[in-house]
Amino acid sequence: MIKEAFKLDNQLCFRLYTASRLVTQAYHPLLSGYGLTYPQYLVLLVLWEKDGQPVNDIAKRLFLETNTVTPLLQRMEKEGILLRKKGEKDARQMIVSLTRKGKDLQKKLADVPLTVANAVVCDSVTPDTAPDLYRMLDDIISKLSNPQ
Amino acid sequence: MIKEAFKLDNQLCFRLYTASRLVTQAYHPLLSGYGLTYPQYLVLLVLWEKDGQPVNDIAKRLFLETNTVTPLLQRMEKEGILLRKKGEKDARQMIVSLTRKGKDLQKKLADVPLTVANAVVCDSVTPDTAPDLYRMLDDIISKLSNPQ
DNA sequence: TATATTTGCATCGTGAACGATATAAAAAAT
DNA sequence: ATTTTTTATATCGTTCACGATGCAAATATA
Repeated sequence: MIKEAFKLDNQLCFRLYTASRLVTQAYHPLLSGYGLTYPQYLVLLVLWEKDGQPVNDIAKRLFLETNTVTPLLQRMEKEGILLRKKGEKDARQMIVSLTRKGKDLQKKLADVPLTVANAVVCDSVTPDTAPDLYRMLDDIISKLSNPQ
Repeated sequence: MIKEAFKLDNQLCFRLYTASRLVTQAYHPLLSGYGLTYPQYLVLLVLWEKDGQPVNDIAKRLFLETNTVTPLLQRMEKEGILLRKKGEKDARQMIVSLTRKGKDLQKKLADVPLTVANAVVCDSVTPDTAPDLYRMLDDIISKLSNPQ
């Protein structure tokens, strides 16, 4: 007999992993028309909030390492969505800023958040209960992202 | 001013994506000593529940496509964790079964579930509240994985 | 000021994910 | 019994994630 703890149905991480992949897939048809992937969309969200950030700030905001973000930004630069240029007061930094094209994408993607929200709404996840879910996920993220 | 819906802090998917990555990272030190990745660990969970399954059943159980699972299984076969052999009554199927090594890993990984659970427990996620979180994630998974 | 350490970013290698496509076997339709 | 369609798996190409490592600029220390 298999131990209870080993049952897939008892695993939180598996649920997070699966839900994350499936919700990301829900973004796909909304983004692919603009040549965007979901991680690239996240970069846009960060830059729409505050344009002209160094790579490190973007990475930290997304809880990613720079070795993940750098190639992502390079691909987006090649697509003409953003620009990367050396920092003036600190030559180690690469300051990332949106091009016209990158800024214009915000209007074009205006209904993405609501569309995905509607696709996800279900019995136990509604505008009322979502904050509870957010709080739990934020707590997990906070606990695991802060050293010790 | 940025629209509220575009704020990263309002996005469910970003939380799922981040929480999933961070919890998966929590597995890493527990698995890497045995040469396992988290997705490979998931395959083991599936096969420990029921040995000798075709690729398709494993994929469905994990909500993955066979083009993700096949290379995963091939790598695990190369590591001597499992065997793949053509189905006898249906020659299209590949039946995946654990080797001695794959079966023995279950004992060696016996304390992984509890270790990770302890790493994740926080104010809003406890043995008491976890079922609420499970229900919400299961609902999202159910809604997004069922056609329509 | 010379040296050591830290920081910011990049490169490299490996293993997922996943869309698109291919191939052979089985099942269904004609 | 052919032909068509479906099913099960595999291959290919691209884009993440991420550990390990490298390098140059900035900072701290001697």
